[in-house]
Amino acid sequence: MARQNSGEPLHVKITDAIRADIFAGRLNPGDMLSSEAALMAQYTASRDTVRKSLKELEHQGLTYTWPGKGYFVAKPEHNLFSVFFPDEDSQHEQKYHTIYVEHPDDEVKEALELGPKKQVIKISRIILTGGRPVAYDVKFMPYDRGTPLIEAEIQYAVFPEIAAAKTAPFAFYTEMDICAELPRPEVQKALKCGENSPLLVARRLLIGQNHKKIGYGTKYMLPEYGSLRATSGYKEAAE
Amino acid sequence: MARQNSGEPLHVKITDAIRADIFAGRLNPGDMLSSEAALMAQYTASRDTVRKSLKELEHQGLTYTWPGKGYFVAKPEHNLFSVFFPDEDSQHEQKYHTIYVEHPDDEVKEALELGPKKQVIKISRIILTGGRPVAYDVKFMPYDRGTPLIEAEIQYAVFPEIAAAKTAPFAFYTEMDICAELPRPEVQKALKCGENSPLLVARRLLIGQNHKKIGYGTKYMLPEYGSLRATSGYKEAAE
DNA sequence: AAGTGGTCTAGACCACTGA
DNA sequence: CAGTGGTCTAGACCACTTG
Repeated sequence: MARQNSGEPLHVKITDAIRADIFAGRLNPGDMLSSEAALMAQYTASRDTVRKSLKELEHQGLTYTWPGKGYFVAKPEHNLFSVFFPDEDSQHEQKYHTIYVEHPDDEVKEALELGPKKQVIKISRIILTGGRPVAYDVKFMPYDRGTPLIEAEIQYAVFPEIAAAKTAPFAFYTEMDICAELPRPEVQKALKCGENSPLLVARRLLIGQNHKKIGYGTKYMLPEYGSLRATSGYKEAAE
Repeated sequence: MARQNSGEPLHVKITDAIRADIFAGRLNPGDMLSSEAALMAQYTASRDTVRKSLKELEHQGLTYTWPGKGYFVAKPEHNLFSVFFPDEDSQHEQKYHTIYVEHPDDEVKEALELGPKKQVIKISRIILTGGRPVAYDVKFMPYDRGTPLIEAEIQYAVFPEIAAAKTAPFAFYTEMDICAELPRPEVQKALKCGENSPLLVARRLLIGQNHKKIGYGTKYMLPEYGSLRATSGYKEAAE
C-alpha cells in the first residue's frame, strides 16, 4: 500500500495523493478539489508546482477545471475502450495470395469514393498459424497511373501508413468497423473453412489529409486467430 | 487552411505551429524539435510558456522528451484504436429476461475466480430494435449473502460500476474479449435466430481494487444490432 | 564545458464566478 | 467584492548528454 514516493518530485507527490483520494472514493465525481491556494499551503509548494499536478490529473481524465469556480472530479467513462489491433501479425506466418490491379466492386468503390473508371491495387494476404490459415486480409488502394508505388506497398505488405512512415506519418487516421459474418466463397476458399464458420470481420478505412480516402481493407479472422482484446479504465486503480 | 488563432494564448499558438509541422511532414518521427531556448527566441516567449507547449504535445502523443538531449517527434501508433462500446443501448428498447441467483457454470466460475460453492447473481437482458431482438446480454456477479444489492443492480440493469457510481467509480477497470461465434441454444432462443446466425460476442470482465473480480458478462449481438466502430490516429490531421 | 531538459519559486495581471 | 483559475514572466539550481 505505502507508495514509495519520497524521492519523487513534489508535483508528482501531489498528483499521486489526489489520485489516491479519487481511486479510494474519498473524492468522487462532481466533488470540488481543494483550491490552488489551499494545496499550496497544504504542501508548501508554489502555485506553479500545484498547477502542474492539477494539469496532470486533468490530462489523465480524472478531473476537469471550471475557470472561476475550481477543479472538479470527472465522471469515469467505462464504455470507452482501447484496442490494440495488430496489423503486422508478428506472431503468425504470412503468405501472399494475389496482387492485382483491377476494377473495384461496389463496396470498395463506395468506401474509397472512386470514379467509375478508376482502378485499384488489391493485395490479399493469408495469415497462417502452424501452417493452417487463420485470417484472410484484403486491402485496396486507389491506383494512380504514373505514381505506382506498388513495390513499396508490396514490400511493407500493409497500408500506406507504413510505406509513408517517413513522410508525415501522423497525417493519417483510420476508422474501423468490427462485425461477425459468414464467409463468402472467396473467403471460404482462402481460409479453407465451411460456409457456416463464423468470422470476426474488421473493415478499415484509411483517411489522409483533406479527407482523402487512401486505403480500404477487410480482415476475416477465424476463431483460431484469437480474439480482440480491449481494456477500459485505470488498471492502477486495482492495485 | 489559415488557422484563426490570433486570439489564442501564446502557448497554444506554439503548440499549434509545431503540431502543424508534424502533421505536414516538416517534422518527422525521430526528428529533434528546436530546443527550448530556440523556441523562446523564435516566439519571444518565456521558458515556462514554451515548456507548456511542449508538454501539451507530449500529452497528445506527438513527441517525447529525452532529458539532456532534447525533444523528439514520436512514432505514430496506427494500430491502437479507441472503441466506444455502449453498454446502455440508449437507442434500443430493453427487456429483462431473467434475474436469478444460481450456481455458475465453469466459464463464469473461472472468470470470477469463485470457490466451488459460491453462487452468482445472473441478469439477462434482451435488447430490441423495432420490437425485434438484436442483442442478448448476460451478466454475472458474485452473490454475497448478507450484502445483496440486487435491487440496485436490477434498477441500473448493468454492471456494478454504475450502481457504485457514487463511491469510487474510478476504482474499476474492465477487460473485454471480442470474437465471432454461433449461438448456443439458449442464445438462439433469446434472439430468435437460427443456429447458423453469426454473432458478434463481447465478453467483459470487471475488476476492482485488489484485483477482485466484480463482474463478468457476455453480450451476443446480431448483425442488426450494428457493428462496433473504432478509430485510430488524429482526425484533425485530415482537415 | 556547453547545451539540454527537470524542478521549483515568486510575482504579476487578467477573466470569470458567486454572494 | 473576494475567491477562483488562466496566462505569462524572470530567475535559480540540478542532472544528464555530448564533445
